[in-house]
Amino acid sequence: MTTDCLNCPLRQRPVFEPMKGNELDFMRKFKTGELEINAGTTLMLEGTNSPQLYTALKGMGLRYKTLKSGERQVINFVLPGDFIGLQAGVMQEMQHSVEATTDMKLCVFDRKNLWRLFRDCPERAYDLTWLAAVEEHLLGENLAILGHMNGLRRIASAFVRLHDRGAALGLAHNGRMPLPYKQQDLADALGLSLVHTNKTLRHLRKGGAVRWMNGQLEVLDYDLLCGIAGLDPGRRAILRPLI
Amino acid sequence: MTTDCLNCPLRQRPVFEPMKGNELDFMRKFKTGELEINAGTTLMLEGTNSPQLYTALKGMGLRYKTLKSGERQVINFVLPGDFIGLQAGVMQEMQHSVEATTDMKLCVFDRKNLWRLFRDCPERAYDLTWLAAVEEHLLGENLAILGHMNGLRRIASAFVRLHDRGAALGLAHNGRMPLPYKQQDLADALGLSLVHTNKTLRHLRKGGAVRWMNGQLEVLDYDLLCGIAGLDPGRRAILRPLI
DNA sequence: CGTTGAATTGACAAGTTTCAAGTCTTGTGG
DNA sequence: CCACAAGACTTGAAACTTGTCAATTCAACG
Repeated sequence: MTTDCLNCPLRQRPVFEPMKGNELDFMRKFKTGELEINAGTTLMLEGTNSPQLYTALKGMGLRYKTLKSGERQVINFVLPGDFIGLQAGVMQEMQHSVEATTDMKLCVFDRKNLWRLFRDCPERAYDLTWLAAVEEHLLGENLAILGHMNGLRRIASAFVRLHDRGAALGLAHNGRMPLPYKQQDLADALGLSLVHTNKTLRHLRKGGAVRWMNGQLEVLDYDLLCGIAGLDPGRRAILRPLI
Repeated sequence: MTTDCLNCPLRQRPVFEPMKGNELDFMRKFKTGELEINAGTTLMLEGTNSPQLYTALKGMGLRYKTLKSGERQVINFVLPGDFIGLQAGVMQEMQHSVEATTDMKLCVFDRKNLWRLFRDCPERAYDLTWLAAVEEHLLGENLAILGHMNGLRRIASAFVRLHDRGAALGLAHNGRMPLPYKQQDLADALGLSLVHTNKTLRHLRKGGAVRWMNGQLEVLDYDLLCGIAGLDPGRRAILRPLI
């Protein structure tokens, strides 16, 4: 038995824009089921299309592009609440792949109903566009990070932002949250070599700002970490819709 | 007298998805006028909202973020056909600024009519989301470029992609097109220092692949340039809608 | 145990930034 | 018409950051 959208535990989180009555009704029809996948599963493959769209409910994953050289650029980390497959939905095909890092549970939608969403539920269509705009904003921030920060600041920024996302989802407690990625994943996200990432992690650990071991992130000194990252510790998360 | 959407010269370009009859009708009502601005004008400012949305018709501009340190990350180059202000439209405020590099002519829409677009013209709403997805794709590519390429390849990639965009818009002839930016703009887009950008440009010039002087880009050897950039010379532009 | 994948470390090479200075172009006012 | 100022572009040298190569350690697993 799948969870009814009515009781969706994610929706209650204050990061997500509340749904109006008819939106919720629509989503209950739009949702076609749930999917559980194992760690390591490729959910979407760059260059292909997918008959399904998803919202992550549990677990974590990665969006990435594979370059001609065989290298990998991690575009973003996938956490609960993230919508997956918008590109496949509106464009011809995915421009990046999505892979499950841990076991995941996903909410499943049919791509062929996407047009009905635009036609019958403009509120949800608006939210979908909003979500795309938020995504664009986040990528813009990533770009600025890669373009203007050295390794230390990049990693500090990544940790602050992951921690904030985790906190907004209720995954973080006292600065600790699960972060089940490999150093290579982080390196590929930040455009750093594995070796340099490793050495910088040690540096941060010795500095007492943050530790990341055995898939656990521990933010020991949030203000210090924000200081290294050049981020304002008081800034607010952007409100976004949940699809 | 402003141009009627019926005769919009941009719309004819094959890069843009053709509009269906009712879409065109809707756009004629949605458009509230045209705006001409001088080079140097800031069209949208990060952190503010704008009552208007635009589509660039003529001229070129820049989207950029200003970092706390005062540095600038150029997110993208604005060319004719680009939609400006989606973030302001759906989110609370712009997350980046937009500035005119040359004199520009823009098609103007009222932000307050955006909701009507979603309600009354789902086709256009769909296209707007599509556009956001394309934007996300482009940013993802930029990210991969910053993350994995050295200065030479970054600049080569930027030139190939600008050239292709220009060619699709009919701005390029025999590999030549206007590119009225400063070296500093390119450096800020690619996350390179001005000095290194300059030296790398000389390197490319000497190699005979491409020249960029006096606001003119001359692609002398497209295949060579693609080779440096690590791009496939035969790849196709992504079809996208025009708003 | 041996194997595998991940994390760690040191040494060196390469790429990039920073600093500092000089040139070229353009527009302006005397 | 010339002198000057401002902005963009160019260049060289030194310092620094980061990548690459090569080994080693560590933990999990059959």
